[in-house]
Amino acid sequence: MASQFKRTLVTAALPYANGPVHIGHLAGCYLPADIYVRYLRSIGHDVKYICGSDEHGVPITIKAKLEGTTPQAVVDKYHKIMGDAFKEFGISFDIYSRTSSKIHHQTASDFFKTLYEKGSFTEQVTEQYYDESAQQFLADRYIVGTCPKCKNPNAYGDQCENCGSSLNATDLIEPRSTLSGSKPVLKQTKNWFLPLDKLQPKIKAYIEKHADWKPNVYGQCKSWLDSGDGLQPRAMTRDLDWGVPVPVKGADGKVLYVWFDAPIGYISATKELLPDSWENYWKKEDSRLIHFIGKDNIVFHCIIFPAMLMEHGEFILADNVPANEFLNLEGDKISTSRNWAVWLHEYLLEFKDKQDALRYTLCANAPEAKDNDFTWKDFQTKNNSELVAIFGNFINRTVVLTHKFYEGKVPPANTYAKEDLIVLAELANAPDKIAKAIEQFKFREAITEWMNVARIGNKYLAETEPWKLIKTDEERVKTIMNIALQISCNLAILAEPFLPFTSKKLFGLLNIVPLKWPAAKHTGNVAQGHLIHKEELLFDKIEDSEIELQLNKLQKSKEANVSAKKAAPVKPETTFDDFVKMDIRIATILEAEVVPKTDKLLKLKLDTGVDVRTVVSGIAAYYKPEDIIGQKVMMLANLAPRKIKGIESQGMILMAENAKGELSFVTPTKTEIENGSAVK
RNA sequence: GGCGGGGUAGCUCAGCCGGUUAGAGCACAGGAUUCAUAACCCUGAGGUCGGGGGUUCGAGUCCCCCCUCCGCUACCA
Repeated sequence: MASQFKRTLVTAALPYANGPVHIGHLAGCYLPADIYVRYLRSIGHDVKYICGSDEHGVPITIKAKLEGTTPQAVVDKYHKIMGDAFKEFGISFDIYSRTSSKIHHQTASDFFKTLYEKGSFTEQVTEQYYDESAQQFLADRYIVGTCPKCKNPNAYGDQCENCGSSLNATDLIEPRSTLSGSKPVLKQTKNWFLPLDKLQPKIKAYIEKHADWKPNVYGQCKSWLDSGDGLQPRAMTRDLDWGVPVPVKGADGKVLYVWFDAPIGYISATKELLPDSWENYWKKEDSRLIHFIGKDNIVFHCIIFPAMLMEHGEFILADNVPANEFLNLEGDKISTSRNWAVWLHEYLLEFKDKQDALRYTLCANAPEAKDNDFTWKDFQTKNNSELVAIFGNFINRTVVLTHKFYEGKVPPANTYAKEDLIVLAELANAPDKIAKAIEQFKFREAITEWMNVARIGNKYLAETEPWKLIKTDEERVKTIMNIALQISCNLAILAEPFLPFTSKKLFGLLNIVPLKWPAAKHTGNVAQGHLIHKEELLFDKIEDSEIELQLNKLQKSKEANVSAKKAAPVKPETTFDDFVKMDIRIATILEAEVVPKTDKLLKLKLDTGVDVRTVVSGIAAYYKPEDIIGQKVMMLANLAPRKIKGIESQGMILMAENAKGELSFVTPTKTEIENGSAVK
């Protein structure tokens, strides 16, 4: 452990309280952080593990509206589900707090006030949609309208869920407020911005001091800093009524931006945990701050939060931000809305007392350097071929033999043979090897090294064959079994950060009060004559039927998604007069080329029957230029021209689009329909 | 298109400040064994290290170009 630090504060990303926790969350940050923290505790280092629910922000208010309840009720529900599941899974937070708490509101409010008084913010007036009947500004998610791209009439102000485009609220055609259904108006509003552009040099210096961070993290930060315009000012307040009120005069109806408020949650939770000594962890140079997060949070933890802390001035900055990539599930992205996930609270019910099987799999297959895939088959294999067959089996044979030969009493070690000394040396060496990997955040490597200790044990038994030797050399067997028991004990010690439930169970089996990490450097932790308990299996095999059950469950959510993908609802009624305003006609593509520096755009030359004109169309993903020369298409000919990537597009090709967003030309089926023929 | 991270045995990954015959686990094949949840132990097979150039006495490891996967970002009238 880096000796210049007297204490360590570990945070894990605050999970958002609008849904339960799934395996992706666990593998991303909660489990690695938990292993790290348990290890630090075991070596006697002063460490606190901080987390809590992130309970503000627009999606929660939307969810409340959908469910006909209050935001507070929503967060209460999920705060409990998440907190309980974490606890049962052995995630050993020192505190699991929440951002709707009083202490957090106070802390976040004070923090903002400090920056405000220091003049850290710039004020900017922008135009936002405002609902006059509800008398409030509308967050993007509170505005729906027709998507300008796919014409889905129910697109949100930030994104169209039909075609996946990201939008600005002002892009929507016929916007309406979800609060009242009325048409919102644009109105000026003032918000406070953190001028990241001005802070860029300081942030850059901070990041560059940490070139030793994981490549994905450091690279991502550099990417933000070095990209074209560099960092941009970012609004730290929002027009919303759910969150921490902005503590400034004239800021009625405004709250702190959820990403301003959430990381301060780490501070408030520490305060709540340690009312008298929290500042030791946040304000002393000999304290170390580490944020465990998923890759989607890198910018907030490496750039925005440090910038906030720098501006404040009293706090230390993160010494490391070990972010993991994403975990996929059976080849597909984990998705809450598509119910493509393994939910922790469900796992805990369906695999009772098998927390460590999942902990083992998620750690051994953690997405440390790249996205990884979780498959149930792999889970089964890791459980059956590694936990059961290697580790569990070693413990079991040792315990069985001890009872068989000595009625459960630990025999004395006599004279060590050469092979014994080799094994003992390897055993004594293991803690440092594992520790080194953990300290470098290489948890996969760490757990592999741990499993290797069990392999050493199995090999040792296979080579010394005590079950044979007992007939010819009883004294020698005593030494061998003593060593096997020492290995078992040290395995229990070293297992604790990874498999806390198993560690506890194994200590119980050995009838030993749990020991701490430094003891594992010694090879005489089990005393001669000590009585151990009767054998008891540490792990059960996981049967094919259990795996099939899970796969079926996933299959069902896949089917549910397909059937849910019905066609978009019919748009509001229109008139024939409006329809005939559209000049839709048949045209033929004469030329086609990819627009340089774009992925989706083709520049087309069309024969419309009356003229030849240029149209830019976003179809490059579906058609190659050389394949569509001569293609007859439908086009909207009297659409106002518009410049796209510097090219004037004089019309629009009409495309059919399916639920996946795939496009197809709509073509007349009879060849005698010539260019210029009207579509009506 | 820009930026970042990947592309190494059937699968999951390590190695990447260049240096002997490219590693591990799982899966597979053969053998040995019976203390053990048909588990353990040994042996083996399996890779032109995404492709192509270059630098070097020597490159998976450095440089250039290209292909491909993931993320952010631009573009879909």
